[in-house]
Amino acid sequence: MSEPRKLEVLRAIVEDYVHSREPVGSKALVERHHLGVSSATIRNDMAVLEEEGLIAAPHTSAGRIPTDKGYRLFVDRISQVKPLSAAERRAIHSLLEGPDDVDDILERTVRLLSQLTNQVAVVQYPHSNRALVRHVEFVLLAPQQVLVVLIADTGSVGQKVIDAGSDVGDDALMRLRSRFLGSIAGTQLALLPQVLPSVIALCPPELRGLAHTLANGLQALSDNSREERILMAGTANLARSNVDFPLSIGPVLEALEEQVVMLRLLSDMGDDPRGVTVSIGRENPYDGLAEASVVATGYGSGAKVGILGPTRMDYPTTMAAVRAVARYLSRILGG
Amino acid sequence: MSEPRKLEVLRAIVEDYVHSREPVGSKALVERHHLGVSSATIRNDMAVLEEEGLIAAPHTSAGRIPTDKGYRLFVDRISQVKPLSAAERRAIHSLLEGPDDVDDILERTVRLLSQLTNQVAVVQYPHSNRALVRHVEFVLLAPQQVLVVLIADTGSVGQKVIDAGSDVGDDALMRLRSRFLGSIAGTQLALLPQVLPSVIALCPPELRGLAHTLANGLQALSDNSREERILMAGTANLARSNVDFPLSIGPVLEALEEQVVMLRLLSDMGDDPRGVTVSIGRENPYDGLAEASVVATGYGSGAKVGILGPTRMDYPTTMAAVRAVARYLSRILGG
DNA sequence: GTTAGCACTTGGGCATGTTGAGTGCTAAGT
DNA sequence: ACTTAGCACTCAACATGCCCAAGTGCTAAC
Repeated sequence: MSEPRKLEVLRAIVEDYVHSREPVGSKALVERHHLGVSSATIRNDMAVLEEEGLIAAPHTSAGRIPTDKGYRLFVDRISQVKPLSAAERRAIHSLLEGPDDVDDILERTVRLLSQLTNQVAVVQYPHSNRALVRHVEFVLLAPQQVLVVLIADTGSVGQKVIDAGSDVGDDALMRLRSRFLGSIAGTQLALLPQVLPSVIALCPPELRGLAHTLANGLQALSDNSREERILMAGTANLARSNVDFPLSIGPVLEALEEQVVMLRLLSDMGDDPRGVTVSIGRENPYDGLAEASVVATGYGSGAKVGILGPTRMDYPTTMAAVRAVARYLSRILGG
Repeated sequence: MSEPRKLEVLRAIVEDYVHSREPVGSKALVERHHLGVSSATIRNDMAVLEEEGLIAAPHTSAGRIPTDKGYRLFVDRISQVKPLSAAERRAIHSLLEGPDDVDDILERTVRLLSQLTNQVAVVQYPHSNRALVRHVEFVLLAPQQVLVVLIADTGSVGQKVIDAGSDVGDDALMRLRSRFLGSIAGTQLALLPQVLPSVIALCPPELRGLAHTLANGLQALSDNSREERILMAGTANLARSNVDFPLSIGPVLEALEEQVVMLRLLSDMGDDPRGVTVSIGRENPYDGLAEASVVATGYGSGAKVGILGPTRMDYPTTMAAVRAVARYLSRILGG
């Protein structure tokens, strides 16, 4: 039995199964794909593939379906990226239009990606390490509560309420505000940890406690506020793609609601925008996603975009869409 | 046949059906509830109820289930609010702790409500009409793009990117910023439409165009940015509560994703925090929610909280939870 | 107005039979 | 050493028929 044909058979099985959602048998295979051999030969090949754990039969006398391992081999070695259709290219292009908000762009992106792939799309807020501090604002909400706002020149705004521990004077806050502003305006967000201590040190002793608290807030904002958030769209696709198919969507919805889970999932994946990363079925660290796959990649400076869907998905097309969208995102938001 | 007993029968049917998820028959009814009559009498009553369209039989020889109209009568006239359990009270109370962000509070609220009711919880961002302008910031992102930030003393931060139409100078922006800040700091957000024009009028002619654009942005932020957003949690409950039950969750997920739909839905409902409003099945204006009910009420100054679930839900308990949560929200965020 | 009794309806469960897709194996062909 | 035709075998899915339990509506008596 020839190695290339074996792979060809696996490919055919994956493609047919993805398309029909039904176990695929030897006879149907030879009919739909013109491999130059008979069904009996295919059966032999299939037996080997099954032995290697690449495909499995739901019951004795049914066709085969790919295993996680089978899909893995498929995406790693067999599949080749399908080019996007003209309409799809156009849809992505229109993202470029309208010089809007980061939020706006991300929202439209995630929506588009979910429509393109018919899956649940997820996007992480972009890392803005290179962003510069544009403005800092402290707002007294209650005697012991301060709202800290950090505005970057990229247009991202972070906010956080801080508990000061003791009563705060409005004038003290004003003074600290101009001090902080004077020292860190124009600084890279990423450099805040190095700069902030010296700002505190320069404060008059009676303000130092408060300054410290505020600085902590700013720092938390700088590395925290945004890139720890995700946006998603297309959860309804879960229900649609699994009509008459028992991927229990409950656990998946749970996972999607847990931002922490999704963030870990995404950050565990590669971020090379040229090649997308795929995590298949039980490869996922989260149990609820045992029957789901994640296709994701990085954009900009390391944040992730991707989709989540059933393991039985059209990987080539999906990967192409994710990659294309990531590229455009990188371009719009500037690497 | 006595009117009170008829209602009693309807109540029993609703309660049993909600509990068992199965059509309930006359015999089971007399056993579980000690109505002092025989099953035959109940049958007669049921026939009348069916004639009135309050209950229906899925097929000839099955028990009855409540219709939308039946549920309606139930919530309007029969049901009495169940008190919350001690544990539930405690859970809600703990919301009071931690003097946190509005975002934080809402997020925790919606999560809590979804756990309390085992449904999808939805909360609208609070109306902040009484809030005062605390700070205004204009940030130049690109030659023609300005980020407008509006900070209220309540801790809410609004932001929006504006297309200026022509190149904007950094210094012009600075001058406008202090002008705006000087004129509207401390003003109620709700009064901005009246105040802003005079600010523009006072600007030097060469800045008036830009000032106008910026004012538009501010105004959009003031009535737009927040209260048009909703937060939700517990979508996974949809899947759980409908295991072995055919409420097609696809359309429901779609509705939930369309913020516009949800906002209309919520704003169509009453906002008296003392009594919650219920919209049952086909009463909902959106087709996808024909098998769903919404239980909601207002909090604070008119924003809504509520839940969405299958028409077959435990209305008394759910209504109690929604009402309690709304009250606490009102208290925390201040009328 | 209530109730017992009864004939009637009907979905669900179960046992049984049938079908067809699909397999694995063997033996023959290249 | 592969490939292939042929064949016996397996098994889910479907169909059929049967019975049962739950439930109804009606009638006649209380």
